[in-house]
Amino acid sequence: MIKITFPDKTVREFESGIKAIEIAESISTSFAKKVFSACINGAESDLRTAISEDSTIQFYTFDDNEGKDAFWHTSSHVLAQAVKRLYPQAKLAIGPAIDAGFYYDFDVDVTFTPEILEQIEEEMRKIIKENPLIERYVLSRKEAISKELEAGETYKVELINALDENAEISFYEQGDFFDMCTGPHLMDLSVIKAVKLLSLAGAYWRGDENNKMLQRIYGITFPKKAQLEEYLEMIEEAKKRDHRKLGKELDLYSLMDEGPGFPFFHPKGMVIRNELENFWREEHTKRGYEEIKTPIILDADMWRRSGHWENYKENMYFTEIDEREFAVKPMNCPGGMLLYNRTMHSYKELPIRYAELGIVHRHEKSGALHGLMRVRNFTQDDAHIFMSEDQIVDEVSGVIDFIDYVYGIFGFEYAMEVSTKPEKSIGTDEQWNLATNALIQVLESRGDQYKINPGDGAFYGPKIDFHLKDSIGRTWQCGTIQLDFQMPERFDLNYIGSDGEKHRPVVIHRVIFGSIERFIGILTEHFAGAFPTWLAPIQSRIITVNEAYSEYGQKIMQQFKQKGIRIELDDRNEKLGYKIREAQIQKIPYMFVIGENEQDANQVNIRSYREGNEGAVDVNAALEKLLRDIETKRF
RNA sequence: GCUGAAGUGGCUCAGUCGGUAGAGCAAUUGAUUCGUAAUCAAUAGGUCGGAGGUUCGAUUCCUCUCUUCAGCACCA
Repeated sequence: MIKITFPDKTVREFESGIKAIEIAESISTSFAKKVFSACINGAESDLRTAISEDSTIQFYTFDDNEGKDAFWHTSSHVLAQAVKRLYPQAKLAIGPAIDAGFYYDFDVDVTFTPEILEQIEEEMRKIIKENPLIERYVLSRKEAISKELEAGETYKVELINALDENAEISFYEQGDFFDMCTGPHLMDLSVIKAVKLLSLAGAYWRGDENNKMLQRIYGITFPKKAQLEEYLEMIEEAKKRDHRKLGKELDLYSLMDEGPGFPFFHPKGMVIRNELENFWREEHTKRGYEEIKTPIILDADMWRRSGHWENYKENMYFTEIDEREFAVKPMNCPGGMLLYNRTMHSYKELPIRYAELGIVHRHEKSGALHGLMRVRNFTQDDAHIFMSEDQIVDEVSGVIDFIDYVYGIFGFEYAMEVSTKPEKSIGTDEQWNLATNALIQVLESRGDQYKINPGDGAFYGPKIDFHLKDSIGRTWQCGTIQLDFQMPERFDLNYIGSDGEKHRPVVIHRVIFGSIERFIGILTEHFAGAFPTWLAPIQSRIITVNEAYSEYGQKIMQQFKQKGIRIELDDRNEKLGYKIREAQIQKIPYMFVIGENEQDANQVNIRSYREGNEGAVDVNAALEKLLRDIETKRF
């Protein structure tokens, strides 16, 4: 028997094996029937998904995470079933639901092509149409292994072997296909109304690069066709926002074959960069930071002392001259340490906050490179705070406030994660606990939301990471606050306490933008290339109606330039519409159209990128409007 | 690094089942003087990513290599 709890709390029992559609037909309560039918048919109701778990059926909506998870996980079974029908020799690995959709990994002797993908998709639709009865049963570990062995599913056997001795494994069977799955699971495939296989990729078995690479198929399904269309449109929109595309179109930055992972900044990209750096400097000065600059190349022995050589030598660039080995810095910290150590410090000087826009080089693996988001040469907006232990809480909290302020300027949402001790690390457990607890304590006392990310800390200490979301929902780690007891030890840093004795300072390593390059990439996507006025490479363009007003345009341009506005004059012999179109494509925040009317009244006609034609105003009023925009960093 | 795909004028792309390539936009020049997202015309621009091989002949076929893209793995 299966027990069904309806959304109106009524409970009824049915013979196991009954089809969802038959249940719907046998329900007497009109409300329950209505809701249940809606689930089955994927109709108006929010409750589109009926899922069987154990012998109880529970209702989820596609909008809650569990419902979505079940929906996509079941879809992955349909994908696997389709592949097994077309390629019976294919071995199944794993097929989970992910943030958007699902995937399944296969080990097959044929290489999947886009054409094959279409055939598989077609087969999936066929299976959904057949709507086989979905049954759930539980096997012991031993039974499960023999079942999978019999089916030749060696990957599944490996998975089961890794489970607990007494584990009970639930299986879901749909027609000629079965697969293990903890559930919940759809009990009726007919709710799947839209199917799309999205891409093909290679993926290592169990995520280990020493293992065989399997073929992964990504897909997505929805209870409504319109949702699929919406989703595909969203992907299209995200593509339009891609910083690599916009970087090229807006002439901001580029990558060349001559320098893989070494970005070139064009004059316009450089404007954005400089504005960000100016802002950065101002804000650091306000908060008691002092700016430093340390060398890009330092003696290789120093990198052995810092521990970087041992942990990251395969990702570092080296050079030798006069029979002396040097390393190109992959981080700024040792330079900061050396600078701290040039002189004796008193507890009265602490905290000392050294900020550095440091250029670092890391030999990222070729496949990791991604536009400006992952490069081999980038600038960290670094800072090292040297302090006594009793200053940890205040300083960490101050940095969190700082980061929150900066992200707020751009309107970014972010999430915080505390990363704990990794496998490769230096220092004692005691020090790690002390440092990790200090970070958690700060977050707790502030009442901030955070997640623990076990084993993801730096080799010298735990950290709080700040993750920003980009336009297609990918998150990028930008800010980080790392608490370090190790470098002070390795570099023998000291300060003299009030007791006249030497003490070991604690160091905070932190970045806000993370990498300036990456941050610009994220900003480009976030604003879809339409930067707020203070960042816009060209802030305004004067457009003449015809050549008769060039002189007037020149006059206004000079006036704006005097105030530091980045302004251009387009007095080309072209139609107004043509010139506006060009300015619009270049996403210039303000256009000032001038013709006879404006010249006579000493006005400009403002057209903004976002709002369109805003009408004529006095030249001075337009100038003030722009200055106000820049001042407030409004967008 | 791994699996798969792709590299053709500044950009977006077409094309050649092997006979050294085209379009649109951009650029340049000329005409047009036209008030809120494309005026018309002409001109110029490419040894088809690079190296090697097969061939009478390679941008096209083969091998290697570089770069990019989608993932995976990695990310101090």
